[in-house]
Order: sequence, then C-alpha cells, then structure tokens
Amino acid sequence: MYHNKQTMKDQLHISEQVCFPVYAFAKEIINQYRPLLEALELTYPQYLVMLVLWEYKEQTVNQLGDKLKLDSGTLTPLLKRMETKAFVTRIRSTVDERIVNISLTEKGVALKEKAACIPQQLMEAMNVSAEDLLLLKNIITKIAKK
Amino acid sequence: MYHNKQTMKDQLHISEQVCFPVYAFAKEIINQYRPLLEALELTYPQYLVMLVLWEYKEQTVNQLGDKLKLDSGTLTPLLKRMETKAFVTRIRSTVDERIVNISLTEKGVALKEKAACIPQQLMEAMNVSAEDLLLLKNIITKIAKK
DNA sequence: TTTAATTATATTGTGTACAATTTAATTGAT
DNA sequence: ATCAATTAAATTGTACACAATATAATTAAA
Repeated sequence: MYHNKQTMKDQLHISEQVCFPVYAFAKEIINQYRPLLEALELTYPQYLVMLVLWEYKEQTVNQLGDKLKLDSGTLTPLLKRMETKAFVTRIRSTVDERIVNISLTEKGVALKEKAACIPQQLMEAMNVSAEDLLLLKNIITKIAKK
Repeated sequence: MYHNKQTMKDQLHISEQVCFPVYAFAKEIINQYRPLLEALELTYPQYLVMLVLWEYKEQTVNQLGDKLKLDSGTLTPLLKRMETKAFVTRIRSTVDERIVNISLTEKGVALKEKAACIPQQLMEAMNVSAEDLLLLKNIITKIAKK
C-alpha cells in the first residue's frame, strides 16, 4: 500500500535515525576523553580497564571482558600494550593454566592519583551537567537491560 | 581534604561511569544491526552512508564526513569497499579536481527496497519501544548539541 | 581412565576510527 | 599574475572491535 510504503521508507533517512545519535555521541565522548587521557598515556578502552582494576585489584581476561563487553580478540592485544607501558602484569595462573590474571603494577596503582581529576575535566570539556548525564545513563540502563 | 579526596576517587569506578553505558550501548546497537545488515552486504557505517545517499543522491566525501562525523581517513577506504561491492561510484569532479563525488549505482538505489524493513527489525531485535528510543535520542541531541 | 565436551586465551582477518602527514588543486592577497 | 594560504582527498600508522578459528588446559561422561 502506498501509505505503508512511504511510512517505511521515511525511516530510512539519517535525520530520522534514533541509533545514529547514540553512535555519534559515543565517538564524541571518546574524542573528548582523548586529550585528557593522553596525559596518562591511556586510550579510552585502556582507561576502562584501569577503572576496573583500581576497583577490583586483580581480574582475569574473561572477567574484564564481562565487565567491559569486550572479547579476547580485543583485550589480549590491548592488555599487552598496557603491559608494555608497565601499567599491568599478565600472569598465567598456575592453578588453571588457561587463565591469565591481570594485576596493577605500582605504576598502575599510582596512576589513580593522576586520574582523579578526569571525571570532572570531562564534564567541563563536554559542557554537560551531571544531571543530564545521569538522566542519559538511567535511560540507557533501562533500555539496555533487557 | 579527606572528604573531597574520597568523593573524587569514588567516581573512578566502572559502575559510577556515566559514559561507559553510552559506549557499551553504541557497540550493542552495532552488534544488533550486524546480522540484519549482513543480508545487505553492509556494515553499520556503510549503512549510514547509504542512508545519506538514498536521501541526497550525491555527496562529496566531505559532505558525508560532515553528516556522519567521519574523516577522510575512515571514509576513503570505506567508500572504496562500497565501490568494490558496486553500491556507489567515486567520480572525481571535473570542475574542482580536489573533490570526489559519491553517487549511488542502480544496485545501490535498489538496495533501499531490501533495507525498508531494517528499522522495524532492529527495534524488535533490541526489544525496545519507539518511545524509549525517541526519549533517548532527544536527550542525546540536547546534550550533544552544545 | 581414556576420550569427548567445555573453557580460557590467543591468533587471524576484515573493517572501522582518527591523528598526522602528504599531495594536488584552488583561492586570495598583494 | 604570482606565490602563500587554504582546501579536499588520500596515505600512513596506531588502536580498537569482533567473527571465526586455533590451541591448550580442564572437566565430564562413558
């Protein structure tokens, strides 16, 4: 039917897309983080790994992947780069040799002090209020939970 | 001060992050699109290019980059892959030889028919309502506009 | 307990992303 | 008109991201 066909086709416009703003905004966030994290020699995904390790001390590759929604194809090379920069150690478990435990080095622990100002700096760089960001987080959490 | 130091440090936990859900949700969206777009031989960024071209017929690399927030380092190889798949043509302007015009081939135009069901399929796959997605879009648009 | 199934990580290959640089073409100021 | 500045794409290099597969270790089933 003409009406239905038009209705469907109209959704195929970039301005009508609801997912594109999410995709573009996620990239924008990473771009805003970049100069701040550069001072710590971290990329955004590497910063996420540090956040988990600052909180949990030690994690297996799998545990990091669960928390950050990343697979070993992404994490293995990423963690090797972090090991090269001496932020983490990668030690294969002697109990179960399939498992690689990721831990912070002293340098990695110390980096937390330098990172303390990042959340504040980011909000200022993006010029958003904590309320708006929290609202956004709550909606996404609600949608993504299912 | 002790209180302030703790307050700042507490933000450095993955669960406290407001940007991580956006990052993870954007990846989740692309992962939900993947099997649907595979039937059209498109990736998500390539699908975005098609959305723009279905609407505007012809675009320069720069115009695509402006609308999709992608630079030539991303677009040039991406568009070459789409040219290889015969969805678009890349023709250097004779008026201004710096410019490369991207246009749809007949195959590219025809693909719109097959794509008509994608928006609907995606919402079903993600199990979200149009209202929730629209709410999300409005908040992001408000935040990202500045 | 030998083998089959499962698990954890690593590897390979393709495709984004983007900074920095390069190349070539066009514009603008003198 | 000439040359410097600007512009548009392309290139190079680094770093994700993920599907598919491989490898090795552990567990489970007979």
